[in-house]
Amino acid sequence: MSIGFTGPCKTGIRAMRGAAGKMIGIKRLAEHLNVSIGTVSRALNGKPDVNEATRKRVLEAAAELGYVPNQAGRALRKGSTGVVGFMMQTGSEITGEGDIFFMSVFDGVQTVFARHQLDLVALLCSSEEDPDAYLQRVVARGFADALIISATKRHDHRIDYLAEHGIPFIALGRSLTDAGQPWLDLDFEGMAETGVTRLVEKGHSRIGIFLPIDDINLGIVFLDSYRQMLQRHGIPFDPDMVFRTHPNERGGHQIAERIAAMPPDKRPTGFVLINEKLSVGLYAGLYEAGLTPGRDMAIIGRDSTSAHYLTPKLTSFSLSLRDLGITLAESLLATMPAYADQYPLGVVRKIVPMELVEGDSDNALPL
Amino acid sequence: MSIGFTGPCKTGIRAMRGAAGKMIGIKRLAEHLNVSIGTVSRALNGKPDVNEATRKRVLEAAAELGYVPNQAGRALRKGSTGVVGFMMQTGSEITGEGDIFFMSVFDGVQTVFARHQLDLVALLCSSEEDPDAYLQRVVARGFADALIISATKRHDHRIDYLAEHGIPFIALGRSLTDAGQPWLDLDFEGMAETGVTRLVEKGHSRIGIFLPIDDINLGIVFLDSYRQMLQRHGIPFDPDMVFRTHPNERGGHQIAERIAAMPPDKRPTGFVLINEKLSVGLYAGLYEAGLTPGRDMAIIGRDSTSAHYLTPKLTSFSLSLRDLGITLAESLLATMPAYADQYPLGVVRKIVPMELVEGDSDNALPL
DNA sequence: GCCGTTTCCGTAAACGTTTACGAGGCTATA
DNA sequence: TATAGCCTCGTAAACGTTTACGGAAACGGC
Repeated sequence: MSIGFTGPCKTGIRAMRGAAGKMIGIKRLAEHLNVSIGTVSRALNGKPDVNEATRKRVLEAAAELGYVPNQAGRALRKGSTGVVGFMMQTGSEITGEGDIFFMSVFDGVQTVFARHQLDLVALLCSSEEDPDAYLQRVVARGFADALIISATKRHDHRIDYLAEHGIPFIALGRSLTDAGQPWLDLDFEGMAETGVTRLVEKGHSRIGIFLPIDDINLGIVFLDSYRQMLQRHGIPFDPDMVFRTHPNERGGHQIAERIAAMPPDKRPTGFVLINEKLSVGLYAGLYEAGLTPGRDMAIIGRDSTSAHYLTPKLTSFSLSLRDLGITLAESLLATMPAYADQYPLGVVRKIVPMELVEGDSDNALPL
Repeated sequence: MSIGFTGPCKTGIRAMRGAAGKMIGIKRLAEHLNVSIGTVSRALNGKPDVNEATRKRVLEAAAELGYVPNQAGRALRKGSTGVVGFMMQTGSEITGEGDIFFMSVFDGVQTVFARHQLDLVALLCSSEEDPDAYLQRVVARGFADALIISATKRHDHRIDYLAEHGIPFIALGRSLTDAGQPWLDLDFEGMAETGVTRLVEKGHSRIGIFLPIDDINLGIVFLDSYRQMLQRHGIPFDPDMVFRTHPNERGGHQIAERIAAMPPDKRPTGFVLINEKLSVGLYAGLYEAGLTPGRDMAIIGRDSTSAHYLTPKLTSFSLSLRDLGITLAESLLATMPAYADQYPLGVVRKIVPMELVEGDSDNALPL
């Protein structure tokens, strides 16, 4: 581009190290200290074969001059980036998980990673790009050492790919593609058991549930458990009690509309909602249809920031998302040989329990 | 660690290129084609001095063998990463911006970046880490070529740092630290003008607003415009109408509690809420206090997924977050000389208008 | 005072890419 | 045919870091 200029094009951040001359590399740091770059590197990286006095000198100079190792150089040489990617798809209403959800999980992950100088970045896959292709691109480029994937589909090619290539990863959510890979998931079985039983004991027999319309693996195990619980309580399974939609507010609203359109004696009288956003839309839809949650319909949902402010108070399953993030991080590190000394090596496949917080939304009596 | 093993430690993704041998580099690609690596690189990067026949051969082989350029090597040599970071703080209830908010903005940014082979990652600053220090670390390490920062504080050191070091960036949100830097912000002045005028015309004179308790630069200009509008309508400014809290659901709830504790003739009779989450908590709090939004209190808020399902329907200011992301990306590229041919170079400082969507929440009449 | 050991540090190669430079072959013109 | 110019490609350096290796100095034991 620029005429008469030799060497790599310097724009953006590179300019800091180059023309602007602000940023300092290990080389300048070394000649400032009158030692070799090898010594500086060893001193900074805590290698044993360096005099404590010089190490101190190096560390002080590094701090003073604001030296920070260059990511590209380090990654190129070490073959690892020190970065873990959390893949998520942007613009996606389909995942149904909100950002407070992720932000809280992230925070938990970070607290663990901070102890190991690991950085967490969110790898944002555009809604216009194929997630599988995106993942492969990101992995091949060497963006991260390890990955956390969420919104797992029923058959998730990402899992195949990561397992096949030996990339450390953990999935937030189970998948049928699972052949011994690590995952963490919420206790949907427990939700079904506790939720359905609770409603049955209140006399309900027409208990509605939600099922995702997309291929994401949310609700498969829930459906199974739901059917088992019905069977245990001697209630026949009724396909009309299963509502397929997107797991978000709009989906909840649609469910309400569909319910309102059913003859009253065919409607579900209770609901166990697997997802945290559905209840918000369901409440609104019911009110619009002249039905009152907690009076005309018993609802058990999932806790979330916005669900927390529903009226009547939602009876919901709750868990600490921050703790979920911590467990997630620890489980991921357990798959990485480099951390075997601190996190016993092994494949973690854990179901995270949830706690039922009683509200007033499930007080409705069956017709 | 491993005894008798020379060369860099191979774990994680590096193992793919090394021991596992799955991943192919430019070297193997070159010897597979019987040409030099220089030619391969030129062919792939669309340089002119390469025979079209060989270029075709190279591209085909690259596609067939699944060659993807290594991020570290490329970044090291080019001095640019091809990555733009969107910095955000995890676990933060304080930013007040919700999930769908960012995911939608991200999606808009991506659509622009996709045209330029730019990748967007979210740089997640832990709530336990100082944002300024995090930013400097991330910049110095060379994580990204450019940055988008949000949740700008009133005096935001990040802006100083980025400007001082010549890093391309754009801020989502204004800041007083602003000395000619690019930013995008929502039209809070317009909100105040339209919102306050609307309530005044309905006869309200005690109009409440929210102000953030933290140092984030949300609401400063709003407060100014609010006071100007009061003055224009001949209404004296009443400090008791300004409610300081966190800009989230809980904050809205607290506002409701404070309102309920006020003597009825001192309460605000209308509210213009700058933030999208406040209304959710405010609604809930008002209901709990026996007050009905839209009947006992006129409310104008900001649109969001969850606010969309409030009853009565929230009269709100709305905008396309995806478009906001697109504008954000284009404005950022306009600050980068490398894209001067496509996005005319210049500092963009733009106020994004919002549209008032009428609901029923502002129908309440003043006492 | 010699030798073995330890401690510390400098040297240089390597990671995967991009790119300036130059060399060779070809075409075209004189 | 010689020369100038273009097209194509190979060579090698460079980016910033880590690390294996070897060497120098210091030290202790005989």
